[in-house]
Amino acid sequence: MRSPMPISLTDNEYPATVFKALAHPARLGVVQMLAEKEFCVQEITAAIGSDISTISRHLSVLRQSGILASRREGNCIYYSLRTPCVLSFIECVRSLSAETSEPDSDACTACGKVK
Amino acid sequence: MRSPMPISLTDNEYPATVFKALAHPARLGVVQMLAEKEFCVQEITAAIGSDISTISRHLSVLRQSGILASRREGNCIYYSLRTPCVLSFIECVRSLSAETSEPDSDACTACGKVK
DNA sequence: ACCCTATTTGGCTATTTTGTCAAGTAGCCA
DNA sequence: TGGCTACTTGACAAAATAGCCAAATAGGGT
Repeated sequence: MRSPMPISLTDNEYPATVFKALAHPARLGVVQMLAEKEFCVQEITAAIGSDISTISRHLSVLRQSGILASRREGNCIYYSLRTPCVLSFIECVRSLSAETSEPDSDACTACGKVK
Repeated sequence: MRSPMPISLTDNEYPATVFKALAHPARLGVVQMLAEKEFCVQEITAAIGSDISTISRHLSVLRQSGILASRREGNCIYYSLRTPCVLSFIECVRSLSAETSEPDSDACTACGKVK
């Protein structure tokens, strides 16, 4: 039985890293927050509500995957969304939750362009 | 310093699960493969190239997150993409890789609708 | 220089994820 | 029934991730 098509795992290496960065409720919360405007670590920590060192690490994961950018202004470091297009597929994923139970439903309410 | 906006982590619980399911090169390969048509475990195993039990577990993760559906036909179990819309944001993520190095570039070539 | 505030990082433990082998289950056919 | 193929699951070890405290770094103001 031969392989029906060649699948390159190395080509999926970076995309997997991006998905991994988004695969945490707190980190999704950060991205959701930064959709509005840039925020500094303290503000993000206050909104998410955990240890500042934990938030700092989450931000580091998101920055290293290329999702966030950071900018220093005096004492504070402001994080911002580097690639706003991630918002569209986060919305897409969020809209899936309602329809998880039905089999074979392809109605993703957020992205109508793909069947 | 008060929270700028309320962030619900529980609302992000399921989306994070979906992202987690996609956060592995082999599982992305599976989804990529199933974009074309349904395949059984053997065929997927041959294409990805690892232990069949490993593939079975990957498929289980994808099924439990709601991304894949499975169907039995005789001895074989065919897996298929339950929500084809995931393809659009996988394409979106894949297009990010090229532009990771530039700061603040919002040119996601796959999804032109979101700035 | 000193102190203060903001953020990152080292060190640690607990938890989760990954992959493999072996054993188990499920349907088909003789 | 027995044997065969297809797939899943239990059990285990290795690796990665998460979260916390404490220490370190960096910039601003005095």
